[in-house]
Amino acid sequence: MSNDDQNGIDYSMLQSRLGYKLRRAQLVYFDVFFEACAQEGITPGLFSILAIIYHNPGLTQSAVSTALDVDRSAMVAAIDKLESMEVVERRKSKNDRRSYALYLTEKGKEFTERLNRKVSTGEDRFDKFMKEGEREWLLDLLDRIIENRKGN
Amino acid sequence: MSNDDQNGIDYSMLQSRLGYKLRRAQLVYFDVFFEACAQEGITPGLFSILAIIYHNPGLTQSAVSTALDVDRSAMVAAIDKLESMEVVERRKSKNDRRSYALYLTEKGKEFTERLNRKVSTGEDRFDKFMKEGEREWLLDLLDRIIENRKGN
DNA sequence: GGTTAAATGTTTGACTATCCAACAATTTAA
DNA sequence: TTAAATTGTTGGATAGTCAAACATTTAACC
Repeated sequence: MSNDDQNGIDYSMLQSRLGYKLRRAQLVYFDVFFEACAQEGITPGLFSILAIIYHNPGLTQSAVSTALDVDRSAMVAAIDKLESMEVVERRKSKNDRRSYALYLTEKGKEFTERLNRKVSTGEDRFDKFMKEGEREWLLDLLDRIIENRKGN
Repeated sequence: MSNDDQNGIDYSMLQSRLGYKLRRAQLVYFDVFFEACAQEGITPGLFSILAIIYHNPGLTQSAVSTALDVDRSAMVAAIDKLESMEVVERRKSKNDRRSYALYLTEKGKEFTERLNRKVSTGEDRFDKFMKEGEREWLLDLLDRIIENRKGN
């Protein structure tokens, strides 16, 4: 068996590195996303925010940031942009005057659904390289990795 | 079945998004790498460069950049740093006076091998969440995804 | 009830990664 | 021999991430 690619480069040391392979594969799916949503003016990060708010209306910015595991300071510009696109709106929370409750506008709901369909069909392109049930298996394995990141 | 995590957040729309899961899983392995190599003053990107040169001594900067699918302008600072760490050296190419041939120093070889062992054992931590043969299966599936990024 | 501690959104700055366009020197192709 | 392509490099633009600080507001506590 060979560790060379078509250019004759030996990848031995990276061949079994899951970190490297995951990164490369993630970049492939990033391209898929970009190809599907570039004209919508959206990024993967913004899509994940929309996806969270879609199923969890009324969440605060901090709640969304912890749900997606990003710093809450990064939410400011993101929500600003989504608000300028008129797909998300900040509503003043009644019981906590520090925070906002985030909601999708009607336009935002349709936008998110359309985006989800486009990304979904974009990802489907890779199903042909997977055997029966492999996609579900991959999702499950990735979940196991993600959930066990902290403890030993 | 529930799409909620422990915080009661509904992840429905991201639950089956391979792009999202791959990103999260990749971040987990990035942490593994960082935990294993932070004190060595190295990043995942620099490690991948060392890994390529280790098995392919004499490559030019451009060859390494195409092997790793990064812009060749990004190699300059990277090789500068690796040279300052005295693990890589640029040698003037005889047949092409434009380019350098890259080699690991003796220190660089030991450094790369030690790094590889540390990353490898770091990744082993996640084997306990995998069934027999799942790791090899995952690597194979990721390869299929990566190799088929371009064509349809 | 009054003081202390914590949370929220925000701004700012630093840092990194990535990409693209240019450029001089050099090699290759026509 | 002239034109086109390649190599390393620089600089600028962009985006993502992170930490520290701040005012406002809420929660905890004795």
